[in-house]
Amino acid sequence: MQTSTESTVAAPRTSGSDRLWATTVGGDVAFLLARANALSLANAHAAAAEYGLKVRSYSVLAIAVSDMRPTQRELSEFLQLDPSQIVALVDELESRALVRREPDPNDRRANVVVATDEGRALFAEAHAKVAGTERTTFGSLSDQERMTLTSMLRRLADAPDAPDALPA
Amino acid sequence: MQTSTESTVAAPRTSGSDRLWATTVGGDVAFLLARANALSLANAHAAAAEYGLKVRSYSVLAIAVSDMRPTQRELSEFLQLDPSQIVALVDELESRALVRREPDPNDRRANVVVATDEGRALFAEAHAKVAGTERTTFGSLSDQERMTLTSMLRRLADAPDAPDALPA
DNA sequence: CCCAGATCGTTGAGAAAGTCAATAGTTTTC
DNA sequence: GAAAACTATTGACTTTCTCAACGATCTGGG
Repeated sequence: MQTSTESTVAAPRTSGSDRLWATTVGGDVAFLLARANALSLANAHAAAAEYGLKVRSYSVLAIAVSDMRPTQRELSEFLQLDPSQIVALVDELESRALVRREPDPNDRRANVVVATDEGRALFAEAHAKVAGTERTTFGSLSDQERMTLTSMLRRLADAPDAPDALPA
Repeated sequence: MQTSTESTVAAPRTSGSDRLWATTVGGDVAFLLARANALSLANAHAAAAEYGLKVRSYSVLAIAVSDMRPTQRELSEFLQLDPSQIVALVDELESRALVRREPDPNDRRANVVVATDEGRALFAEAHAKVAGTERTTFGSLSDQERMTLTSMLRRLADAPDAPDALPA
């Protein structure tokens, strides 16, 4: 979202479109959620980019580093991405020698993704930076609030899928 | 996200990849935020789709209906979309006679987007449905909590952009 | 007044991301 | 042991993103 080259500038002060906050969508929780996410994503992305990573690859690397030896299908499910995207992601990380594909001992169809030492080293650095931007993104919240937010978001994640047929 | 034809089923119970929640990203606020947003988006999208709208077009329509006569540039800025995407969005809505482009009296370069009567009628229906899914998405939160969430998210939205050079 | 520079909407091209079907190899189930 | 289900991969295709260019218009300075 806009690569702040140097002078972000001029004076877009109160952006000029702020009056639109008074609209229906402006008060919408879902809309706010999307905005906050976009912001958070942009910040994290900028940080990860310094290490040649996108948020996606960063996430995959993070999981690999955790030594849980996930299969690609597990990654696909957990990250909610199409299996083919996982292939591309792992391909890229593997080509940079940050992770390795190892055969799953329990299932010869499956690969298990593990981090290399380089991967761990890079992740350590990247993680510090990314965690830093988290403090930037959520800086306007107190620690207490951030915990509240986290717990609420986690509950949303666990919530049931749209039941699709609810009594009108 | 998966068109629940009929038997969504079998037993994906505890998805099988839930163990990955124990990873670094699993506890990440930003990650939870992304997930919650994806969920919210999927639900809203499903609802809007019943009226031939996507979340994007729904948003534009919502703003048009509000009678604030936004220019396309204002839409672009507020929705954080490239101007060319606004063109496409408005083109589509206009082709369905839901909105009209009117010349901005103050600036002959600019168009102002206004809703037609059909647009208003359709939005009224769509809005009801979409607001309904919001109750689904955020159903696991009490009204009190939802308000807290809203206020926190709004504060995040107002937060400053990444300052880009923070002491390492 | 007039010109330079910025701004608005539009178009078009190219990259990135998302979606989906098909396939080889492997496991599961009966 | 054969059929059905599953994993990773590939390829095609659509949608979305990002950016540069352009005509028309507005703004500010000389």
